[in-house]
Amino acid sequence: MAPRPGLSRDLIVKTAADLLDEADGREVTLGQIAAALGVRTPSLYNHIDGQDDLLRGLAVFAVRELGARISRAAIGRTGEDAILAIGHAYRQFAHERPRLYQASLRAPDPDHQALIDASEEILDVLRLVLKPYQLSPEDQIHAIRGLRSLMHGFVSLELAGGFGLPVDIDESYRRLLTGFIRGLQREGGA
Amino acid sequence: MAPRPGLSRDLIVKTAADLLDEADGREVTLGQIAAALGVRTPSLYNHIDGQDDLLRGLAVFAVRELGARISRAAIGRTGEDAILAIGHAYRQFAHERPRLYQASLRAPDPDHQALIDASEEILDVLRLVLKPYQLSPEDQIHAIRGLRSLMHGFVSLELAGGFGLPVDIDESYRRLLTGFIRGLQREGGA
DNA sequence: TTGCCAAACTAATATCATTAGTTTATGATT
DNA sequence: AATCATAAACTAATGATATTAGTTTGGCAA
Repeated sequence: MAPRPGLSRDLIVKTAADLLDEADGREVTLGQIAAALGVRTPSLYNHIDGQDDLLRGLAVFAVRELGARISRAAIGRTGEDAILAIGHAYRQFAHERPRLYQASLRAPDPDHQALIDASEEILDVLRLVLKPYQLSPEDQIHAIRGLRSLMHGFVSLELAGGFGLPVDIDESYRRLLTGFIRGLQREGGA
Repeated sequence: MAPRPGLSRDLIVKTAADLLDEADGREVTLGQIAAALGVRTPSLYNHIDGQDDLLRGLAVFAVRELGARISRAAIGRTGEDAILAIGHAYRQFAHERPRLYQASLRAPDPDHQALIDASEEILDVLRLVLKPYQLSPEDQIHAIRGLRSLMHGFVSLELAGGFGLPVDIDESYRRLLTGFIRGLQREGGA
């Protein structure tokens, strides 16, 4: 039922993701992906529906990887400890695979179900670590938005070269996170 | 000394910026810019040095516009009031011109002097509104990085469609900012 | 063994950015 | 006022890329 099982959507996306952070150019081309797979460019179209579809796939791939990492980081930790660990894992992922990290937000269609599903794992983890602060359902949503904004904004500016001055960047990030956490403690009960 | 004064680097950049947020495609092409200026594509090369140079120009243009807006917003205000006004202006700019806002961080060369100069105006404003909190020079840098991260992270996720739930987004942003400000008050003296 | 069908291929097209080389308008010079 | 030099705009050509059309082929099912 599956002749010539060389290619598949997942393999193409994974190959593209691998190329993403080694390629020198601004974009990974379908030609590069095909070459890495030992195949001609049009063959990719049997499995993906053009560039936009590839971008969607990459976004899902990236969000899954990010989710896996922060889940792992949170294991066995609670409260401030857990949030800092997640923040660290988040930033580390962005450092290790900057282009893949950026791809996580470059999906042409953010409402695509697969992407929403993948994001759900991240949200689950965040909800879990916020539990001790006993926020109301609405406060929890505000807090999650805030935490994601912090992490994304910081690493995003950092990757864009936005922090020029010779002052410890790790320390800036640590302060940003701890400041946010203290704000939670004030707000909730913990 | 300047024959046929039709085109100029500034005009090209401005035209590109205008096209940015009306174009439907993913990118603004040199052909679209040339057409909008009533000129053939290669003519642009007399004034800009290819796409990368255009991106640099767009980044500078965007940062200047952003800087002008937040400066204006801060006039006549101090402390929490000023910071909230800046945050509002920042987010409003991103809403009004989302692609131009994104271009402010897409420069191929973040160390380019013109871009650094343009960013300096933003930093000046932020330094000014943080003055009442009497932070040490180093604390001030951490605070500026934090504030920029907050604002950029939030609007960036918002633009990417990252906030799905039907909970008031304005409120999330307001809380994020006020939480940060309260952290400053704890840290500094004010 | 045969036939079907998806998967991979070749060939062709359209859109871009970019470079080379030509023409021309305009300010400067005689 | 006439001419010249030069930068600005042009046409033409090239190379890279995504995408589509149409052909070939390999592997599973009957």
